[in-house]
Amino acid sequence: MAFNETKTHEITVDVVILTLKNHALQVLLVKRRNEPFKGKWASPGGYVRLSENLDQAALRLLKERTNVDNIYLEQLYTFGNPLRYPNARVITCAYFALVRAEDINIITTPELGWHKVSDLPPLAFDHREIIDYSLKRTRERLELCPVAYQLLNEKFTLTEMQKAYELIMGKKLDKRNFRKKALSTNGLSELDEYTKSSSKRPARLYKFESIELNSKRALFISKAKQLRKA
Amino acid sequence: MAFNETKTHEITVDVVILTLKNHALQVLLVKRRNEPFKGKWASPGGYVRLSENLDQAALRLLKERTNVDNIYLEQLYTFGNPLRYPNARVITCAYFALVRAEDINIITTPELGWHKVSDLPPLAFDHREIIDYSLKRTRERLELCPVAYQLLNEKFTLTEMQKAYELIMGKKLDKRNFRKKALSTNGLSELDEYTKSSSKRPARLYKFESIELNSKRALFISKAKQLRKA
DNA sequence: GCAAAAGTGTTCTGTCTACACCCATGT
DNA sequence: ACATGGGTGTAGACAGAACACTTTTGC
Repeated sequence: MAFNETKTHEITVDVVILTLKNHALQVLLVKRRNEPFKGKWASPGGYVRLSENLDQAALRLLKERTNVDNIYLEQLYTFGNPLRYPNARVITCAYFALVRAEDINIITTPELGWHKVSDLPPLAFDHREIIDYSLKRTRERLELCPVAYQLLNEKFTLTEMQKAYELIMGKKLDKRNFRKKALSTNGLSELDEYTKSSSKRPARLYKFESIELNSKRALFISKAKQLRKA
Repeated sequence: MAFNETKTHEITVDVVILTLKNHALQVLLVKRRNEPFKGKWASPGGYVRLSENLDQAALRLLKERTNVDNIYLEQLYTFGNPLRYPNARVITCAYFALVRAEDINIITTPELGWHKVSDLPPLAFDHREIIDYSLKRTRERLELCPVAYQLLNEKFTLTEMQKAYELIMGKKLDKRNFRKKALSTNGLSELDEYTKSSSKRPARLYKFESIELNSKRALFISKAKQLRKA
């Protein structure tokens, strides 16, 4: 517990930012300008300010990068392998965020851009592990509650929602079973609006009622499960 | 990202150590000898050494306090509210551990002892919140897999196991349903031994096969769920 | 023989899965 | 009229919940 055991520890926050774009699950990466890992891609991260808590730091980093707030943000895990950061002892508290493509307002450059999670470039530090774990956690969340709505536009069709689930879960789902379950989900409301533009039969639009976000817990549960507990 | 934004951050690891003792779920607490919160109780904690990762730090702290290893240990959450530690910026990575009463070899003193989680003394820092969250997580784990065996002696009766579940979940369980589910659990094996001492009908003893512990994931799933996925 | 805990099955209900056809629109 | 995606129901399998009596032992 001597002070010199700790004085070179540093703590950062890294945020894995996921979105759906071009029919793929994508993650926002920054190309590092400095050593270590200069030229490699990394999830946005930064130091925690003295005045802010970890959630606030993650929100700030997210907002700096995407100009988005009010999104799903959850603390993922804290990574502290002594070898993860060369020549320094940097512990990072990783978060992951689900953002709507339509809410994001950034200019992608050769140094900042979206990458399909299925086809990631070489990554700095242990960011590959962190992103993989984010995906795993996202899948777990999705099995419990419809966080996918955080990735969808405000108004969406059930087919869009199903496509989002399929992309994240990495498997095809049965249309009738999916719709049955989706319609029984608390918070989902049916609109009297339909898609117009396509050259096909119009699809009904739905939206989610705004729900309080709580990064430490699942968002909500389906009607069925609520009833079972009552 | 200026250095002076970070140089006073410190990071600690705190371990919530849970066990079953005297028919209650209990947590190991240390009475603080120094300010801040001198005289208040706290979960064991300490600094992370430069050479160790966070899991190793938590294991070391656990071993120092209880002389136990090979237990269930899981990273819980990282708490970083700037106000959690007076006059300093200390971020703590909290772990929780489930230990067997019979494995623990410590001398309790007025400054180190077990406290029923249902009747906690005033706690230092945000340790109340951390302990409450440990309980919540333990319950979630218990719904998925029989981690409770980590709290039981090596050989145990199904009634003992049920009592452990009831204490942790905070509700009575149906005996027949519990036993049916328990017996279908992978890893549980029936012994040809029975309790002797009591003045009642002897009860069959069971044990769990040793299973690899993995702090980042649930331990195992029931046969039923495995089959469903096959 | 009785007190006390051990042990044991069945029924019901609700959820999950598998599966195939008609509908509304634009061209 | 046809191509395209939107939309719908039912039957079987399985898991979880409710529920009461018999058995074995020590005293």
